[in-house]
Amino acid sequence: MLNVAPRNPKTSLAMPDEQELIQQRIAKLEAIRAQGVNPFGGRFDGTEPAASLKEHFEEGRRVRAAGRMMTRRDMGKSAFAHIRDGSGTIQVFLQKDALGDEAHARFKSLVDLGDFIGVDGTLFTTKTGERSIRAESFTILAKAIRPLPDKWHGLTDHELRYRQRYLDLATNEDVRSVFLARIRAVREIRAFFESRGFLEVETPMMQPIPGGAAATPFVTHHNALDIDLYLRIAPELYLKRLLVGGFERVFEINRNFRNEGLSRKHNPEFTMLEAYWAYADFELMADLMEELIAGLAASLAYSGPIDWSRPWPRVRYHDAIRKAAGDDWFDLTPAGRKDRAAELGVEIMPELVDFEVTNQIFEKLVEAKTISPVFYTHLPHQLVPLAKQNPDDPSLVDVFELVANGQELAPGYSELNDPIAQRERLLHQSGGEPQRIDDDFLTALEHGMPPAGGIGLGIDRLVMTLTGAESIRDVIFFPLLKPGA
RNA sequence: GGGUCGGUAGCUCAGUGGUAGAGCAGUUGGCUUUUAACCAAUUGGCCGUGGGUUCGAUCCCCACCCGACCCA
Repeated sequence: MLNVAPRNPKTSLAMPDEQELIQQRIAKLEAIRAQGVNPFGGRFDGTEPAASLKEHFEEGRRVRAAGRMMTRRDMGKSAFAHIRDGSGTIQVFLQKDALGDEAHARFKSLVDLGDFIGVDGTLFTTKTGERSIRAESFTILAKAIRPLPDKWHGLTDHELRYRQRYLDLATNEDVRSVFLARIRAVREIRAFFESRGFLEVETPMMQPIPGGAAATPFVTHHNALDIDLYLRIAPELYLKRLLVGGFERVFEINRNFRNEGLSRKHNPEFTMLEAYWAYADFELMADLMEELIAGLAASLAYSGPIDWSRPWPRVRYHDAIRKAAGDDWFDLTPAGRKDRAAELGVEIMPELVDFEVTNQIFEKLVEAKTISPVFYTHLPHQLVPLAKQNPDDPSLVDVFELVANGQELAPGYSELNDPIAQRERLLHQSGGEPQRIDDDFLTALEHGMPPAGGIGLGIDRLVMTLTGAESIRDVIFFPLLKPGA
């Protein structure tokens, strides 16, 4: 007996009856071969997508289509089946008279749900009005030796959906459409920046010093150089080196890696857009984000609770805090602010310093309640060490945080280009640990970086927001899971 | 890391301290316009894993594994 690994990764041994289903299909496969037919066909040219066949329907037109057989209704000497391709599904009508006895028998007894087949035939409309193909012949393109999930319910078990995403995609149309939306969004973001003169660049994924954000990195090792390297937590410091080098408009869409826990909103690897624009500032970047994201919401036909219509409000951080926590918030003592936070039901860890207490108010009472997009601007400098200080109030930085759907979507800065101030702020941020400072980056700044606006946009969360997905796992093809038992 | 919930047939789900259930899929037979096709018959289970309690555990208890959600 031929052993095949178990379908269900929860179990370490194939269940006997699962083996039985597989063995039945292998037997059919061998029977097909015995008839001189290849159960794993090759090139099958000239097919037309199912959606196109239905859209450009013409009674009697000769057509060719291919796809996975998802349903079948067998009626003795005739049968109906739906095949699914990348565009959708179309029904095929197979009759004994048209196919011939041998092919009809082969279809009836040796072709299973889940198999890929190709069909040649003519378009016609059934009695119930469905545009279909009347098959003159069919070709077995790939035999599936394992059964598909339930044809009606699809695959619903979250764990199996993520571990065997191909089954999720093959059986759940709405899952597929979320990923198509993601793909389209990324394509439009590229086109948006390219049309405005930005160059798409690639910068190191493996960095000797992980900079540009505050996060725990993944560590790896380069054998030949015998050095540890870190998977990047952000591309920012390298993109700014490109500004120093004279690239005036650059962007990168690529993966970042952060060694954190998993949650509905966190996957250890996630996709980030960063863009830098020389001689611009955070306000021009805000204009850009508004145009980009409102455009995406329109082209993805967003429907949901978020009102994307422009212009989006721009609210100063301090004003938002006062509105949420009282006009006198900034007149209170630090201890008074902790008391006020408690009164407002915001939990404050005892070790938090004053600006962090205020930021808790921001996260819990402002950010979490912002559904339609708002730019919160002029954050305290401690929160953003890589941004330019405000000329009128050096305790603030010229930045925005774009919030929508109750979460941060994108930060934008007027980038700090004073190398001396930058060194001080990085030293302060790292608690004086010199090995964490990227001296090469500071050296680059010392050669002169043009003033610039920069943005970062988390692609996964953007797609979640635009599609209404409730978990980041629903917008990442293969989210990280613990290996199964 | 803590809490709550879940894991039973290939898939979707019921269920009970005393021989384990349905629908779909599969198998056999019937049916040449069906569409969750239909009709008849039928196969298929380490009830997540390991301990305990019990005459007897899928069910009760403990631990563990994996997942979902909430919290940190």
